[in-house]
Amino acid sequence: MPELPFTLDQLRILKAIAAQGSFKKAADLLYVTQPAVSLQIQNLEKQLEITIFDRGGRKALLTEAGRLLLEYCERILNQCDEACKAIEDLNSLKGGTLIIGASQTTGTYLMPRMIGLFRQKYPDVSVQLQVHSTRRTGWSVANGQIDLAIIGGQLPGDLENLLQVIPYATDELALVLPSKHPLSNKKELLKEDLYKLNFVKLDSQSTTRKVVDKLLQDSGLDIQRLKIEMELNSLEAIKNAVQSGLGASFLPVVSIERELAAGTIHKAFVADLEVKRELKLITNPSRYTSRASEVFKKNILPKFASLESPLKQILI
Amino acid sequence: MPELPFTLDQLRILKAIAAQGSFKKAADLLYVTQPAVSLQIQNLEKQLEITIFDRGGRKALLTEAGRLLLEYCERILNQCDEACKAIEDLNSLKGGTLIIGASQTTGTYLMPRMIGLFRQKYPDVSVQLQVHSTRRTGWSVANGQIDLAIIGGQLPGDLENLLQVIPYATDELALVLPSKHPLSNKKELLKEDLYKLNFVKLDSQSTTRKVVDKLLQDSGLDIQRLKIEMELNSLEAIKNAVQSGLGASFLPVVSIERELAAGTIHKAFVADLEVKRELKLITNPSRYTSRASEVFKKNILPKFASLESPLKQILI
DNA sequence: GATTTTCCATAAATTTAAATTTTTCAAATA
DNA sequence: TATTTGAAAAATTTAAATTTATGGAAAATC
Repeated sequence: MPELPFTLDQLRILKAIAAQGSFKKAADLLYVTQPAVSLQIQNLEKQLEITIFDRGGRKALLTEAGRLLLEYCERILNQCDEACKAIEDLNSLKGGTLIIGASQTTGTYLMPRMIGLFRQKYPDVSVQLQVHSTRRTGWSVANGQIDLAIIGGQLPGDLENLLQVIPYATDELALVLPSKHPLSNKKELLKEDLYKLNFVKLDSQSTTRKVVDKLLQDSGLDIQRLKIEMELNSLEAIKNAVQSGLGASFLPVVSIERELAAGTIHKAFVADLEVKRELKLITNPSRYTSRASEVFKKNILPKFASLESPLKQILI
Repeated sequence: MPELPFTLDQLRILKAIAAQGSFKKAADLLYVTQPAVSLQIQNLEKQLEITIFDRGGRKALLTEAGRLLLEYCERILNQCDEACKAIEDLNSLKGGTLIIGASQTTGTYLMPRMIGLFRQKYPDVSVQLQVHSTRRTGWSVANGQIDLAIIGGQLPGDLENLLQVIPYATDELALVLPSKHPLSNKKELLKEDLYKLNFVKLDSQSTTRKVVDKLLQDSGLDIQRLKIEMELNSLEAIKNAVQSGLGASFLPVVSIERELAAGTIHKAFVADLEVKRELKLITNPSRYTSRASEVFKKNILPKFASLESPLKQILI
């Protein structure tokens, strides 16, 4: 290795001698013997081809070159200390960044609460939430742009094997009606009743839309027969549409808690129909796991996980 | 020794890997084997309790902690490079300060030429010339305030032993007369002629004055009988006085070269009288000798030294 | 889809460097 | 002159870094 003309240890010794004015005292300060100090300074002087100390008298005095070197020495050692501090902060979660991925629903209704909890405990870690499609989120986790993510859709096959996928929670999609809708009075609807409704649906690109369609189809419904009033690309827009009496929709229950409480929207029960999807936690096992990511997974996620999730099991 | 969490070598390796994106390439760049690089990074990661590189894929990618460390790393290594440059400059005389001491005569007529020559070769070394009495110059050399000095007088006994005193040159003090003076026509004066002259002398504090008086006395003259027209404390003032016809004087030949050439002053020869003093180079052997001082002593001083000087001998 | 190549990790052995102990030397103090 | 203090020198021990050799996993090539 093309050698550097000095080592950090030598600089530390130099600084100590300059401060103490004596090789012996510097040695005591650094818990080494005096010859060790002498040797290192000699090496330093040989390497740089300068004389650093005037050892004539009782005190070791810096030469001009020594003073020059000491200036740099102190700057370098300060930078080293700073670097150590920064790393320590990162280790103790007093810094750093956590990047979380999520789908529209989770990102809008679940993540804010989780992130809030996390930030309460670790206010110095900055958290980024990236809301993307399942597909894109999957790839971002794969190449390390996202530390961890919660998705509701199906990953492409190749990613499925690459990533660690842990069942996390069950997201129930409820049939919601305008509160003034005639069918809102019935305790329980039949599947056939769905054909009478006008639906406000998510746009067909959406993962949630695909999941809902698939689940309805699996339960024996003919989704072609369902009347579509309009397609919107935002859950909030759909909620507003439903509240305005424009139609019905299947929405994640987590997204309508407030509206249910306020009575501005009606949640209907349909006999023999459960529209549920599994939310999954995905991480990249072949990548470095940041301290912040670790903590989030171990301490925050389990609090919102369903009982069946492996994350929950760990805690018990 | 209370250990530092990293070494400069480790930082250099870190930087190389980050730049090359590969352990192997970094190893090649640094002319070491790949395991050496791997082990050093592992040590670094262990020490700091962080993961620095994501070794998963084809390329070694920095983690967040790695990026943080790299920032400091580059700053630290830059400072190191700068320090090296500064030291090199000092070594190659592209910086630093040389402090030279001299007596009035040498400082006025000899040093400017020497310093000029030195500065021509080493324009980046700043040179200070301090003109003081022999006594004060001696002490300044002793305690390191002056790197080297040329003196014409006698050092106090204790300094004589402390310092290195090297015969340097012979300073001839010539009897000078106004060019219109009647005695200017004589080829050679006799000692008795001196009693007929009016002298313009240096003030009695001056080392040169003391030396001249002593030399005259040693050669058998009664200095009490010499008529003193006036006493001045500047050689230039005396030269002007002589040129104006106010009197004669003993002046260092180096100080009257220009006037002799212009014919405005006359240099007289006195039979059986040589007024010469030894100029001596003094240095402090127990102190650090700066590179600039070394070069001045070896390359510049000999060019103006008398043939008998040890400085001259070295060159032959 | 099997093979080759690339890249990093690991283990053992060698080499190199650095620290310590003991001793010596020089200068300053008493 | 004797004594103390601080630095250098030499020899031994200890530690650390490098190399050589080997193995395994992921890409790239055929």
